[in-house]
Amino acid sequence: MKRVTIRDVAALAGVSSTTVSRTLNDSPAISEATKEKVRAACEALNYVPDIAARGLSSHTTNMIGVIVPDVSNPYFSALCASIEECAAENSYQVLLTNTLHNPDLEMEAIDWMLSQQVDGMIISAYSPQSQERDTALLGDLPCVYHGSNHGSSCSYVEVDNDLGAFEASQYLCRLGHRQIVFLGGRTGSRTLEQRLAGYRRSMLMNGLTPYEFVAPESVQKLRSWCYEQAEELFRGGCIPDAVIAYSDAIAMQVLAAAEKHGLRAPEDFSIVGFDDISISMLPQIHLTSVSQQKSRTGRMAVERLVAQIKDGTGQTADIVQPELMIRSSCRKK
Amino acid sequence: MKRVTIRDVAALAGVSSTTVSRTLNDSPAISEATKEKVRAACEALNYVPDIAARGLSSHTTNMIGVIVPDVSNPYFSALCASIEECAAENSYQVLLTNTLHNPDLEMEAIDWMLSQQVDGMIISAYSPQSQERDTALLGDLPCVYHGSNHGSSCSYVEVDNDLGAFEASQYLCRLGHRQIVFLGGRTGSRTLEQRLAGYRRSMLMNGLTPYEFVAPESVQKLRSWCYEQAEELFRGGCIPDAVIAYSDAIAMQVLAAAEKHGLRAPEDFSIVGFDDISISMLPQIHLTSVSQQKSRTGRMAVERLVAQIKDGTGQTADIVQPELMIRSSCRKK
DNA sequence: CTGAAAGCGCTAACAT
DNA sequence: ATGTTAGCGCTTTCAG
Repeated sequence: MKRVTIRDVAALAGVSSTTVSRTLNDSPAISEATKEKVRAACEALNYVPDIAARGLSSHTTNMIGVIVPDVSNPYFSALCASIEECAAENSYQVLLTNTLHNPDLEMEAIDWMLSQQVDGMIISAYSPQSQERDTALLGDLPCVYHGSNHGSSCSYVEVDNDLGAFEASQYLCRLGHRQIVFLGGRTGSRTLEQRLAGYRRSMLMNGLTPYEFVAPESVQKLRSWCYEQAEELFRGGCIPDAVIAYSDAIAMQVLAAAEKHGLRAPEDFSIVGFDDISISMLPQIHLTSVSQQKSRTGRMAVERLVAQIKDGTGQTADIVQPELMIRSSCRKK
Repeated sequence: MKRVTIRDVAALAGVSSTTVSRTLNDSPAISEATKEKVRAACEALNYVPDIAARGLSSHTTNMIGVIVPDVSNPYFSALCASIEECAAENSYQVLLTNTLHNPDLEMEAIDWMLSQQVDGMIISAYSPQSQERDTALLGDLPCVYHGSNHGSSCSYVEVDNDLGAFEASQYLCRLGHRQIVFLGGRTGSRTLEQRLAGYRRSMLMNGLTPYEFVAPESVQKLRSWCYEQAEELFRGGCIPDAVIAYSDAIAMQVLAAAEKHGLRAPEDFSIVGFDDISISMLPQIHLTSVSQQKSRTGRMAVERLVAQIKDGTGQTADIVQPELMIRSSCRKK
C-alpha cells in the first residue's frame, strides 16, 4: 500500500495541492463547495497528512516535549496525565521521555525533542544545576520547569515545599507528638532543602529537636536506603512519635520496615507523606499526605508554555500552595 | 537563534552536505579524518539533526507507536516501561498515546501515529472488534497487539488468562474455600471471558457453584460499579469464603468495601487479584495476584514488531504462561 | 477564490 | 572517498 499524498487527493478532487492544503487548514479563502469535494477525496483515499513534512515547511509542529524523571512513578504519571489533558485542550500533542534520574539522559532527551522540532518543553529537572546546561541546548525555545529543581533564569511552576513541610510538622505537633523525625530525600535536591527548612522552622517554633535522616548524594537506590534507615531505627527499639517522609513512596518504605517489627501506623507511631499519590488513598493505607496539587500545577505549566509559544510571553514564576490531606495515619499522642 | 542545518555544518567543515550526512550515519565510505572534521563542526555549531526531515527522505523514522487504554493505570505504566526499555535497546523511540477506553480515541491515536510516520505499532486494544477497524487504517504497517482483545488476522502477544484464573481458583479450593465469587470486568471483553472460563472450569472440577458479578457493557465507571457490588455483598452479611477479582485495581475496591464493614483479608475472607501491579506488594496490602508477566510480554511484543519491520516476518502468535504470586491475602479455611 | 513554483532539511542514487 | 542532483510531502509567497 503506497502512501497517499496530498497530490493524490488533489488529482482525485480535480484541484491543486495548494487547495487541498488550504482546505485541511480550513483557510477561509476556499469556497465551501471546493472544500466539500476535497474532503470527500480525502475520505475516499483514507488520506493522512504527513505531520513531519508539514512541520518541515511550516516550522511548527504543535508538539510539546515533556521530560520527567520516571513516568512509572505514580506522582509523575498523574502529573503527565494532567499535562497531556491540558495540552490536548490547546491542541498540542505531547512527546514524553523519562530521564530515569540520569542527568545525561536528560540531555539526550532534550536533544531528541529538539530533533523532533517540538514547539516548546516542560521539564521536571533532575537538579537545579541541570537547568544551566539545558539552556545551552535549548537556546530560545520556549520552556517551563516544573518543580523546584530549576535554575534562576527560567520560567517555572512549583509548589511551596517549605510551607507544606511546615504545615505537616505543625499538624503533628498539635497532635501532641514531640519526637518527630524527617526521613528521606537525597542531598543536593532543592526540593529536599525546602522541605527540611519548613520542618526545622516548625521544630524550632515548638521547642523540639529535629531528627533528620537524609541520603548522601552518592546513594543509588534511594528507596532501599530509606528502608534500611527505618529498619535500623525500629530495630534499635527507639520508635519515634511520628515521621515525616520525604514522599509517599518513602512513607511506604517506612511502613514496610515498621511492619517487619510488628509496628503499625497510627497505633504505634504517626506518619505523613508528601505528594498525595493515588496509593495513599488505598484501603488499609490511608496515608495522610501533603498534596502537591499535581493536576493544577501540570495544567498551569502547559498554560504558561502555550502563552510563551503563542504570544512570546516572558519569564513567569508560579508558586502554588500545598494542601495537607488528612487521612488516618496519624493520631493524638 | 536560527536553526543550524546540515549545510551550515558542511560549510564550516569545508565539505558537502552529503559528507556530513554520511558521517552522521557513520558510513564506512568516509575517511576518519573527514569524519573528525565534521564532528568538530557539529559540536561547534551545536547541531541537532531534524528527524522529521530525515524521515521524509529516508522513509523510516525509527519510531514505534504504542497505544494503551490508560498509562496512569499502574499495569499499563509498567507495561510501557518495559516496551520503552526494549525499544531503546533496538534503537527505536516510542510514541505513546492513551485511548482512555474510548474506541474513537483509539482511531484518532492511530491516525496521529500514522501521520508521524511510525515504523510500526503496538496496540493494547479496547475490544476484539476494534482490530478490524484498525486494519483499514493501518494497511500493511507492521503491528502487534498486546493482550487478548485482538482480532483473528494479526500478530499478538497475550497471556493465558484462562489458565491464570483456573490456577487462582484451584489455589483457593486447595485452601478449603467453597464459596468463591468472581467479581469485576465488563461484558464484551475477551480477557474477561477467558478468565471466567478458567474460573468456571475450576468450580466445576471441584463441584462448586460459580458466583459471578460482571458489569454490563453500558457501565461507565467500572471501579465504582464494582465497589457497589462488593458493598452490597458485605452489607447483606453474606461474606464469601473468597473472592477472585478481575484485576488488582478491582481487588482494592473490594477491600475498601470490606473495610467499611469492618472486614479484612485474610482474616474474614480470602482474596486474589490479577495483574500483579506494584500496589499488591505494598506493606499492609500483600495481595496475592496472578501475574501477567508484563515485562516479559512487553519486550516480546517489541521483539516481534522489530522482526516484522526489519525482516518482514509474517504473523506471530505468542501466549505466555501466567504466574500466581502468593502473598498473604488468602488463608486456609 | 485558486494555482504555480520555490523551498523546508535531509538522504539516495548517480556520478566522479 | 567525496560531490551533484533530485526529490520526500507539505506550506507559502506571489500571481492571477
